[in-house]
Amino acid sequence: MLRVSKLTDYATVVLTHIAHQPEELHAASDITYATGVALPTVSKVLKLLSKANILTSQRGSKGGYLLANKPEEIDVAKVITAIEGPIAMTECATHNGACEQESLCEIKGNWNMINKAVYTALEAVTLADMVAPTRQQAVAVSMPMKAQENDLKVEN
Amino acid sequence: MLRVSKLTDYATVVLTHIAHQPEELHAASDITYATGVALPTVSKVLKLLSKANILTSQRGSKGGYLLANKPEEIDVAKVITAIEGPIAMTECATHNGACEQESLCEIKGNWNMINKAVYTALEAVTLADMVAPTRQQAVAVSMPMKAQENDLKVEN
DNA sequence: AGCATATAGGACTATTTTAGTACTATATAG
DNA sequence: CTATATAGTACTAAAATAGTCCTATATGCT
Repeated sequence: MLRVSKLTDYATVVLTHIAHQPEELHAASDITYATGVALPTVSKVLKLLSKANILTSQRGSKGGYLLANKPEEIDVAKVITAIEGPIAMTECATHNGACEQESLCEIKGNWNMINKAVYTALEAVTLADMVAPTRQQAVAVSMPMKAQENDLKVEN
Repeated sequence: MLRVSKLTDYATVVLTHIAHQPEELHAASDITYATGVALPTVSKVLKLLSKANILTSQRGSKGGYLLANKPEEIDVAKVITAIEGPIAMTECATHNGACEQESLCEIKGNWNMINKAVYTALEAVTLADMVAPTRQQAVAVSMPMKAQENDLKVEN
């Protein structure tokens, strides 16, 4: 099925929220309120993202999280890697020699190739694309928090 | 980590083997012998592939499996779909209304876009690509993979 | 016709992954 | 000094996956 974990999905939700106000510090509790994702889960995601240097953190009272880079510089491949570890479609692509069929297997190189193609596709999409698909993030930034709910109508 | 299941990996191994002699009928036991993958597993893979019309089957004595189409017409996206079901990176991309955050979620459309990009990448690689130039490719691409092992080992 | 062989289909179980929670430690503002 | 918020780690429950096994059915051969 080639899916991404729910945590990664939450990560994009959280990042999208933060990207709306890149200048402000966002506490985990604020994000919970705004996104509807449970606090412990949001917290976990935030920690992983800051560990991967996608977010920077400010501890203590009045602390919170902030984007470490501009939205245009944060791509989906990076986010997935932060939450799930290195992107690789098969076992053998990550650990060399981990596969006992290796000597009989002639397609390892092909998986690497496929892998690369997928990675390239994921690298091409950045947080900036996700915030404002119509390229208007400069406007979106100054918008009040409430507005984001009406921002983008997702159709079924 | 964005991986494909082992079964899918086996499927490519099996298909690659069959594609070497596209004119001949291949019994599950022959494939087991040639690939080193356990018989019940091979059998399961073959059934899934024939159900998805990637292989055609001949039952009874002297029976076996055969490619339903030319190797150039069988792409990786099709194979993954046959084994794992429809390719979709997130839950919400497959079942509409399955996500209770849907009203708050503004990125569903973006996942669809990412999804499409990945699918296109997977469609571009066919079985014919996997059969032909394997040996030199495996060597060529294994170099950059080595580098990945360093930033790896994030406990998942 | 009857037997041997091979796929079809389904059910089942152990293992692994993932999701989500809880708890303790540490940093900082006021 | 205290309230608040992140950092880190460990744990448990649930879900997905891998692999196996069993029974039914189709086909070729004697």
